Amino acid sequence: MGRKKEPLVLREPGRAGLYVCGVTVYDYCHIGHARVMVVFDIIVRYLRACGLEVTYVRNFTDIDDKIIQRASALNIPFQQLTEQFIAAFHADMEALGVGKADVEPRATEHLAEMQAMIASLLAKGLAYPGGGDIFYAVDRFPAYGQLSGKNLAELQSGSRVDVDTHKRNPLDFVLWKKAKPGEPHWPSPWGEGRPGWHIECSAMSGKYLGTAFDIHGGGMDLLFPHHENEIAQSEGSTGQPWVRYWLHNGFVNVLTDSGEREKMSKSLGNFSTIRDLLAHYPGEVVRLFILNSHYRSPLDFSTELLETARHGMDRLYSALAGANKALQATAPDRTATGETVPDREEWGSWATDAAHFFAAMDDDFNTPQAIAVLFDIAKKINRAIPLLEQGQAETGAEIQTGVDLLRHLAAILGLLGDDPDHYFHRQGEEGLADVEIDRLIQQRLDARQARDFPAADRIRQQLQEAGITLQDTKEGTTWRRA
RNA sequence: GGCCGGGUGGCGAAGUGGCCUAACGCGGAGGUCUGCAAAACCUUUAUUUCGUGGGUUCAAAUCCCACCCCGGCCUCCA
Repeated sequence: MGRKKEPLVLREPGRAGLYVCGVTVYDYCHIGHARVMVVFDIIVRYLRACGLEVTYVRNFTDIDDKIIQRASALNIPFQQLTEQFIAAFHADMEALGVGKADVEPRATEHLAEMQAMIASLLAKGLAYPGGGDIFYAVDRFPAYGQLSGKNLAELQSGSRVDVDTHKRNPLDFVLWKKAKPGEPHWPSPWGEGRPGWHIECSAMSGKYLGTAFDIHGGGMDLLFPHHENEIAQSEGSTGQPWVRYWLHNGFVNVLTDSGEREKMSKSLGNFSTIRDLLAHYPGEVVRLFILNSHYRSPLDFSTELLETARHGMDRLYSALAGANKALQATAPDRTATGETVPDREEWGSWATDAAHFFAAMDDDFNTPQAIAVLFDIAKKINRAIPLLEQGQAETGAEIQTGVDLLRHLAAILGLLGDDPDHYFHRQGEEGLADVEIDRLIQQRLDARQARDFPAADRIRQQLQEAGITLQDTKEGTTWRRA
């Protein structure tokens, strides 16, 4: 609320309640949505990794103007539209490694809670009817504007709000909308209609998390008016403080053809959908790209930067692959699968790395710094591998611990969840089949054994053009997809 | 116009009073390894420098003031 970093003090020690404004389900999600979801996904993961019991609530807005508009354009019931895009959302999130929330409430399933809140606001004189709608009277709520650092006078002077003749104040917002002919509608004490947008988050967060819950998150653009309005509704109706900490993530910008920078948004039509991206990049690469910037900073999106993230991801997996190979060759009894979480007591020489990681995450979820630690560990593993191969058997245990720790820490960020071989051999929608690659590699091997290097290099070149990079090692030739 | 963010190397991005002669990644250069590569490792890539100009301080990328640029919010938007 103070718009600055503060130590996290929970309502109840050991338990955290978190609500994040989800998406309006009328279209596919874009990178901007991916950012919020990934950011709060790691916040939840980290709080849990710190031993907190977290209740994570993330809603679906499944009724609003755009949904109605889209459904009527497609001439389908709005429920069919929203079901379709809720399913798409879940598929996208799974591909990004974003876990499900504990509760994923839908607006249309909480009409009763919303109506109860509206009734309470009416009873307290904080809301009024006008033209069949119910409005919130912002000037009856003294704290209005506190979250966004605005005051009513300033807001009004610069207001772009179209004057609604039924509103007493142009900043008043609708709680209940009277149904227009042909629109979906529900019964209410104020006539057939549907809820305004802001009321759903107040009603649903209150229902599942109670008052004065710990953390409320969402995109920067929701700070005003959405979150300001939520506060007005919730605190106005309950008379209780509502949220302890607000977290807002920064925006994703895109560079236009003319080099201008602007925010990615549905209304500007300049977005890339998550599924378009995932056709070309593993979900973890998209995560790395997002988490390599602090969650509050603006983030510029471009395919070049995504490519950079992919190279970084390759580096991390490369260390895992190298460690696995070295351990298998020299100490087959060791398994560096990352399935075992090393005990803190066994971190040994890795303890300072782990400490750096947790210190970074403790400081307002500084994922760029935490990721730097991941790369530090990868480098140390890579350095240790030749020592093991030269016969220093004791480094085997150290490498194994390093790998286990690397995967353990990366998992908190939702990274390195894949098997390295699988990661490098992942199949795109086009490209050569694995058997074909193996056949060409064998051909090249024959040529090399005949010392026909020009022929061998031609085959390697052919594979390279197909996006396959070869690596010759003492144990044989391995390959990676670019 | 009001209110918020932000401007750090070729690029991305941490760092918000001394550990910064600025983390980490990508990219570049040279080297080791290799038939040649790839990956990895080593060295190197901001040393009159952290948008510009002033100021405070023993000490500033970090605090203060002014200015210049960029983005966002003030209407639906993550």
